[in-house]
Parts: sequence; C-alpha cells; structure tokens
Amino acid sequence: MRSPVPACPCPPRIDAARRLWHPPADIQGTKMNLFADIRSLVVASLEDMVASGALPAGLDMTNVAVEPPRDAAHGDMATNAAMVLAKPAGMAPRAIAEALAARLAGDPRIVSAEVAGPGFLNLRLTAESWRGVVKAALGAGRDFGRSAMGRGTKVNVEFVSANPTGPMHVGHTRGAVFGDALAALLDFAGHEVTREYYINDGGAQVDVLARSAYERYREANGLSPEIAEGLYPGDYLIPVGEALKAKYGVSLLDRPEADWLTEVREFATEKMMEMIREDLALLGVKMDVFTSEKAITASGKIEEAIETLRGMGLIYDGTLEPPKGKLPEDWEEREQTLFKSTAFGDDVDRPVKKSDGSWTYFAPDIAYHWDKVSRGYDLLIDVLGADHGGYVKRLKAVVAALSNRRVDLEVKLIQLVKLFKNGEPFKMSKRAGTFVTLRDVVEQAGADVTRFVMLTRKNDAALDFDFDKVLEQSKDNPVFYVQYAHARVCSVLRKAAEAGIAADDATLAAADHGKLAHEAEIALAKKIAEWPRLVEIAARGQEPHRIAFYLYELASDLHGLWNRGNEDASLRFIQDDPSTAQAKIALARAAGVVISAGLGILGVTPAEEMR
RNA sequence: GGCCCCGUAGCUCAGGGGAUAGAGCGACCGCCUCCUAAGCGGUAGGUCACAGGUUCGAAUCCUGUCGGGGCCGCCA
Repeated sequence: MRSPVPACPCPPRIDAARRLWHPPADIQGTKMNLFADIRSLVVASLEDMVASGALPAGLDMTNVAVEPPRDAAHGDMATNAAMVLAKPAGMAPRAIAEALAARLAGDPRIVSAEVAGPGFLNLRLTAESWRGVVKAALGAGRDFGRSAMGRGTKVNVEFVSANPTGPMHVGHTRGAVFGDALAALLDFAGHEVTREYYINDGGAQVDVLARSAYERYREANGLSPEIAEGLYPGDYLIPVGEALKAKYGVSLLDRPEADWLTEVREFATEKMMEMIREDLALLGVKMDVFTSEKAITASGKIEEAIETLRGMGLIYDGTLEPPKGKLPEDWEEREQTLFKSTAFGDDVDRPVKKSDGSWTYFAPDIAYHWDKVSRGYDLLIDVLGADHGGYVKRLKAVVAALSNRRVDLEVKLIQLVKLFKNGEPFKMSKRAGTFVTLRDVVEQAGADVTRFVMLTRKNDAALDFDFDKVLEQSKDNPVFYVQYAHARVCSVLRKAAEAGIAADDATLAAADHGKLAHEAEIALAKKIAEWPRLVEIAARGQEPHRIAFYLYELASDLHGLWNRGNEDASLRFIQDDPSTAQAKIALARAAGVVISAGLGILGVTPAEEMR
C-alpha cells in the first residue's frame, strides 16, 4: 500500500503571512541579511583603519554601500566605500580600496577583494556563505527576510476610501491592491501597521444616494421611479429599494423628503458599505479600521481641529486670488475662512468654510487627519487617486501643523487604469452600462491575476489592463510564471515523498549543503540571499512593485536551474543518494519559501500544482 | 498661468549617483526517453525626449525646452 503523498508544506492560505507580526528577538537585526552583514564588516574595517590612523577621524559612513554588482563577473558584492570616502579623507580612492581590501581579506567569509574601475572593491564570498543562506531560509521559513527596520514605528495606511454610493470600480481596485500590499510589506519590514478605510458618509453625495435609493423604494412598491438627472441610476440600488420596502413597507411613501432622508441615507449607506466590504473580500483585502466621516463630524472634531489651528494663528478670514488661466464662469470674490497652508509649503491658503458658513470638503479631512495623528501614529500614508494630486500639499500642511511636525504624511497617488479589450481602449461609462466594477474584473480574471498585474507597475505610472491578456491566462502573464516556479518546488517535494526521501524543513535545514557546489546552484542561493535586502529597499521606498519584479527574477533563476537538470542529471533536485537529494531539495525549497513569502506580501496564492 | 506625474529596445515596462543600461512580448534559431515545456538556451534590436549645469562619475540630481496625462475657490 502506498502511503499518501503529504501535502506541500507551504501554507496554502495567504492570511498567515499578512497578519500583524512582531519579530522574535532571535531574528531581529540583520544577521539573516548577508549584504547587511558584509556592510557591517566593511564599516567596522573602515573604523579600524580610522583607529589605526590609516584614515582620518570623523568620516561619515552613511553612504557606504554593499550591493550586488550589475555584472556578475565583477564578483558577488561590490562596495563604493573608497570612492565615497576619497574626498572627505583627502586620499586617492584606490589607495583606500587597497588598504580596505587587505583588511577584508582576513575575514573567513571573504575569498577575494579586488580593486576595480574607479575605486570599486569587488568581493567574492565563500560558497559556504551562500549555503548558509539556504540553511537560514529553511530555518526561518516564511519569516526569512523579515526585517526589524520598522521596529517601534506605528504606521497607518489609509486606502480605498471609496464613496459609499456604489460598487467599487477598476480604479478603486488598483488602490486597494496597492494599499494592501504596501501595508503587508511594511508589516514584513517590522512596522506596526493599521489598514484603514475612511468612509465618506458625511457629504452631499450620500443625500444623492438616499434620494436614488428612495426612487428604487418607490419602484419596489409598484410605482415608477423617477431617476432624475444627477441621481445614481445603477441597478445595484434596486435590491436596496426592496430592502427598504421590507423594512418600512409603504410607510415612507408620499412623505416629504425631510421625513425619510436621514433614515434612508443611513440605511442605504450601510448597504453600500456591506457591498464594498464584499468587494474587498473578493480581492482578499481586510481592513483593520473603518472610520466614518459623519462620526468625525458629529463628534465635534472639526471645530476642535479648527480651533487648534486657530490657536496656532493658522486660521483667518480672507479672500483668495482668482485662479490663473481660464476663469470659472461664475467667479466672484468672496470672503471665506482660510487655513494658512502656505506656512507649510502649499501654494495658496485653502478654504475650510464656504461663503455660506458651511464646512468645505477639506474641513472633515483636517479633523480626520488630526484624529489619526492623535492616535499616536508615527507615519501616515494616504493612498489616493491621481486626480487628488492637488490636495497633497494641503494635507501635508495639516498633518505637519497639527503634529508639530512630528508625524510624516506620505501620499501615494495611484495613476489611472486604462482598460483594453480586443486591443482597443475600453471606455467606461455609467450611462452606457459599460461600467467595469471590481467584481467584474475579479470574477473574470481572478484575484491572483488582478493583484499581481496591478502590482507589476509603479503606483505613479499609468497601468494598461488588457482583458484579453488577462483572460487568456497565457504565459505572457507573469503571475503564472512565478506561481509555476512555486508549483515546481512543491512537485519536487511530492516526488521526494514518493521516493521515501525525508524532506521536511527541519531535515532539509540540517542537510549536508556542502553537496551544493555547482555554480548554477550557488547562483540561485545568491539570488535568495538578496531577498532580505530587497524587502528593506522596497519597504523604505514604499514600493511593493519591487517585490513582484524580484519574484519574477527568482522564479526565472529557478526555472533556469530546473532546465539545466534536463542536460545534466546531477543538477536535478531528486537524486538517488538521499543525502545529496536533501541538499538539492533544500535549495529548491529555500527558493519556494521566498516565493511563498513574497507572494504572501502581494496577496497572491502560491500555487502548489498547475497542470 | 500655476502645481503634480510620465517620456528608456518595434510594443509594454524595470533600473532612479557608480563599471559594458536590463526583462517580458513581438521576430529569428535551437531544446521534451529526463524532477511539470505554463519551462529553458541563443541571435537581432538603444542618441535613456532635447539642451545646459552639479559631480571623480548622470538614464538617475538641478534648471530650462518639447511631448503625453492629471489637477487648480463656493463638488466630493
């Protein structure tokens, strides 16, 4: 009787990697990041040189970098130390490099240190160093690459924040995917992250929603709806009308708006938020906090925030210059209550009160950001559509003012998603019924494809989303390429089990990795070694797309090694000798672990099998 | 008029002070008796929009120009 093949040990669900995480003490710091380790070695050596008088005192080492060289022929790592320090030290770069090379050569991890070009120091590391990375990856599992970089930093990532007046569309989808991946990335880099959704339920648009829903309510009661110009015509409000009928019967019919507006507004808004939560769930996005604009307003926080600013001398009554260029038809000069955002780098001061004395849209935003500041975050991130670019400076000004410049606000603008179908631009129009919702996209393309495609572009570059390419699920689609690499690793593990080779992570971590000696194998280990470094670079730049590109490269290296096995049987992972096999499988599994962790950050499922 | 983003191979895009600028697609030539060919190897393809400047060093930073997109009080 054959024993059943054990399931791939990769965690099948993505949730586990995405929850809030605090690094245990033993993997805090940088000891799993070989590039950081060697940089520490370089800096320590430079400090020794200072101590011994070989270099002058007082040098700033912050620009000293240890990086993978562009050309692998140059070695494993390169440092710019000599070039960076040449000028402040008043010495020739090559002289510094030579002296540094002599010191580094004494380290057991360093095979060679050669001066090259204008003063680069090219380092080669022992194969044993790279094998150590495989062991570390297997020991840490999907925690390999986690960083303590953000330790002690509380970050609030506000994203989506779609108006609760209808279903989410493609533009929201990109913002949702980006914000969620950014939050996961910052979490992985050791920050304490809150995912937050700001519900714009306080403005005139929810009154419009209420009136639109009321017409559907009339319709549900057998009357013909009057969807006037300016109301939301979408079918998605029909069920809301029916639900209103179920709750209120005929009691709201033939009553003045003032009698039903508040109740219908709250009812419809809640229904819209239910729908939006379902949409987010389809994408695999889970918020930690929903904050209501209406609640902020009702709590009196707007007045508090404005009075706080007034106390700082940043609120005054005045008039603004008319905008340059084309003047609005109905422009007239009016006195408004203004926030002195120019004191914090804005171009003009911004109105917080309209001429009729009511708050502008900006006022609740002031209160909301004040609320976020008061919740003790060290960093606020707003993920907004690119059409909100004009609000960035005033928002930054608010946060700077209300936090005494303690809290930084980063605004990540999400550029347009351009839809294509049959190679032609696909215009969206609510009226023409060609309105593409998040649900449309996810139901057709799947959450994994949607997420990965939207993360293979910088947030500030426009994204072409071609339905045909995505629906084809062709090999053009990088998500399959990466998932397939992971599936191949799982396949190797299944084969190992069939062959009776123990291949659990603990066994693999303890395998005789000295059997990994071929340059193609060491090359893959080197790529794996870059992962912890990449995580920190991506997190520092708040650029989750870097994860996607790295995973593609890692998958490419794994596929390459796999195919080498076709020509050279000694490069296959499954070998007759169990000890040799375990060493090779360990390498594959280490790559799989990193792919799994990286896809976890992106919110994409690491497929175990693809046929 | 002002502010923000973008301009890199035929196409879609990475790289954003460092060495000979990369990938995918498309084109061309190869690779399945073999752990999954949704894979791999190779060839061809560049004035990094343009002009100045900073620097030992610029696709990368600064200024300007050109081209594309977005935004600019009493909407949200």
